[in-house]
Amino acid sequence: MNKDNKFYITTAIAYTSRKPHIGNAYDIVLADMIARYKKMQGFDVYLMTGSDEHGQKIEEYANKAGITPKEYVDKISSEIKEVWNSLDTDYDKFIRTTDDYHEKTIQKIFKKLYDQGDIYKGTYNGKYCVPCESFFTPSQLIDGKCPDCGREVIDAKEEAYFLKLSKYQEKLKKFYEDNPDFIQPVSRRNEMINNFIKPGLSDLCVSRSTFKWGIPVDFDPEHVVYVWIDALSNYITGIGFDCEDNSKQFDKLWPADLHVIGKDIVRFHTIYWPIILMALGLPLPKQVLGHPWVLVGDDKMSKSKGNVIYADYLSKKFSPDAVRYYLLSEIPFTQDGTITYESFITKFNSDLANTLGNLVNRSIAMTNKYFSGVAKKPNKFNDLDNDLVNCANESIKKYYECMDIYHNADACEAIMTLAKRCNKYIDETTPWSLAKDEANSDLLNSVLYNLLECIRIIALMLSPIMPKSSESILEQLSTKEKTIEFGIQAEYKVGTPTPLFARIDAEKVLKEIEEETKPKETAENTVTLEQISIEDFAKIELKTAKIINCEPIPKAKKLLKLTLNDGTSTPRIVASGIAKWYNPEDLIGRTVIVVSNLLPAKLCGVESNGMILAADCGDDVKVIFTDNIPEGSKVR
RNA sequence: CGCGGGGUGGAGCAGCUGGUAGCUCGUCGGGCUCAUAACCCGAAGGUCGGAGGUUCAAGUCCUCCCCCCGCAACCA
Repeated sequence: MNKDNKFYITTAIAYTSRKPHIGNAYDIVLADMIARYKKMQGFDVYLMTGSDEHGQKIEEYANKAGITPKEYVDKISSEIKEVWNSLDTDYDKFIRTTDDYHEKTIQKIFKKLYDQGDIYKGTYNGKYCVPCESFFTPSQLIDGKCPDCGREVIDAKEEAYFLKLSKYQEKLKKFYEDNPDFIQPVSRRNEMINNFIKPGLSDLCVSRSTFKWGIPVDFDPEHVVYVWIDALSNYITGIGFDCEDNSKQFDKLWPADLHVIGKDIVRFHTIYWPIILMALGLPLPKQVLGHPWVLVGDDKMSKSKGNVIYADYLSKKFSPDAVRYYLLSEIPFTQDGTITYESFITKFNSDLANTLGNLVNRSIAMTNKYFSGVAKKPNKFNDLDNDLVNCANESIKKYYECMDIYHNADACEAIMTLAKRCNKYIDETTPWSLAKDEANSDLLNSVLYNLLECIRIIALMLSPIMPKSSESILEQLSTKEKTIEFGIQAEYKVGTPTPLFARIDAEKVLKEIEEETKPKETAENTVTLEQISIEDFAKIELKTAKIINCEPIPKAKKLLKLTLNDGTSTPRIVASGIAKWYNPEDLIGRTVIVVSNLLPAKLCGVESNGMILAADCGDDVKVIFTDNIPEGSKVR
């Protein structure tokens, strides 16, 4: 096998804390598109994806659900696969970090790095909060106290293993200089250099002993390998890296040609990962593509906001190709993109149904109607024809230019431009009037041929983006010709046209979506908290208090500083995150309910003693006012 | 002065090294009838966040300011 011809591409492995939403799925769709494109160009492509299944969070989720971590990740991991499959992604390998070969190799890697001195045992000089059983770095502390509970933390030393990043810093710098294209988009490269490399790298803690759900360090079983080495190394363990006896596949595929990841983990892939590889004596990946996020409206998707959109739902509701097309055509290269059900439907109708689907349908229908499905390559081209052919050529050129640098949205636009040009061409040539006179038969034939040839090109260009639809178009054209060039096909004998994308009745479908997605969401939300006893509740002291003063806190965006009279002689200061919804002056003089036995916490320099009750109403927050009740009354 | 990303016709975005402001959707008017009430043409609509500056010429370069969004920090 010719090694120069291989293309090894990976996605980030998805974290198995919860079912992936459409933003998580963007990763695999993008990678799958690139893989298909490279295949089309004759590369020997290997696409790997997978799931990242260790860590404290998963341990916690599993506990909450009352199952073992393994059971938990088995479930989520299979959900991930289902979502990936629902999008017609064609990956060669799905690695799980709980796979035994992976775990074994990770242990070997860890040992090797330890033996050669790149990993050393040190003490993690952190701040420790005893009740929370958590370590924090100084920067995580809030005014020197635990960020979770606000209590005092103690200096604590935890034994941990560290990876010597500093040792490789200069080498990494040099690598960046020699490989300016290593990080895409380049703006993120500057970010890495300025924020992390220039200030100097401090050694990375690569083990934990505070939780168990991870790969044990075999020579020191108190410790588990922390996420960096475990998760990142999947890119090599998955193809047979073994430290001493690597597989043929590994020798062929490594180094990776492209890691497709989200912008949030660029740092891990462009600093920690290269250093791990350097320490292992392996060549570095050729390129890392850090794509932006998919937002719902202006918001990051989150379950608590109830704005999550799932890829498999959309896929089933519409089609895998429609979802792929939306993601690949609508999400910009550097900036975050957005998706809503409305925008999805609009895009679907205008691009897929109206422009593309209808073009294919009308062209094939006419060929059948006028020439029983046959169109031959003409030998004469008039000005209108040449215009169309020029547009096709330009579109192809633009397409390659864009696809080569992963500007898939621009590539989609180039394709749609040609489709629109074809629709215009139909209007210019009016085949239906040509058909009225036998004398125009040649002309009509050439019009139809030109259209079909353009449609064939469109279908081929679309194949990495919408594989199924592309296939369907080529089938309707009854062609097997795969060359993306105008005038290759000698003759068409088309089949019967079947609509590719049925127009969506937006109003009706949006209503359906609302019904289908709403109830589920609320059902899930109601089971989140366990039941508590009356004793538990009795631990909470609630009383009414009058707001005697209220002012914004200078450094804080969300916080208001409230001074309360809770019936005692000392005013109570409470900080509350309601600045977005209330003006200070509107609150003064009103009475609210305060949780008065909360531990104090310092927020933005203000010591807050308690919290006031407010209701979350979607995006709105409403404070519970009890204006006619005297301050200091107990609430229960 | 915490770091970073943005502010371009109603909405969503392009506009790299400066030289008549583009695209998609939407709106209005017209055309066509092969097709999925689709398609084609035309029009309206922008002081390119604000103020200075450089220049023959600035959305595009420089300075200052305002606003929004992530991260960090605090939604106790």
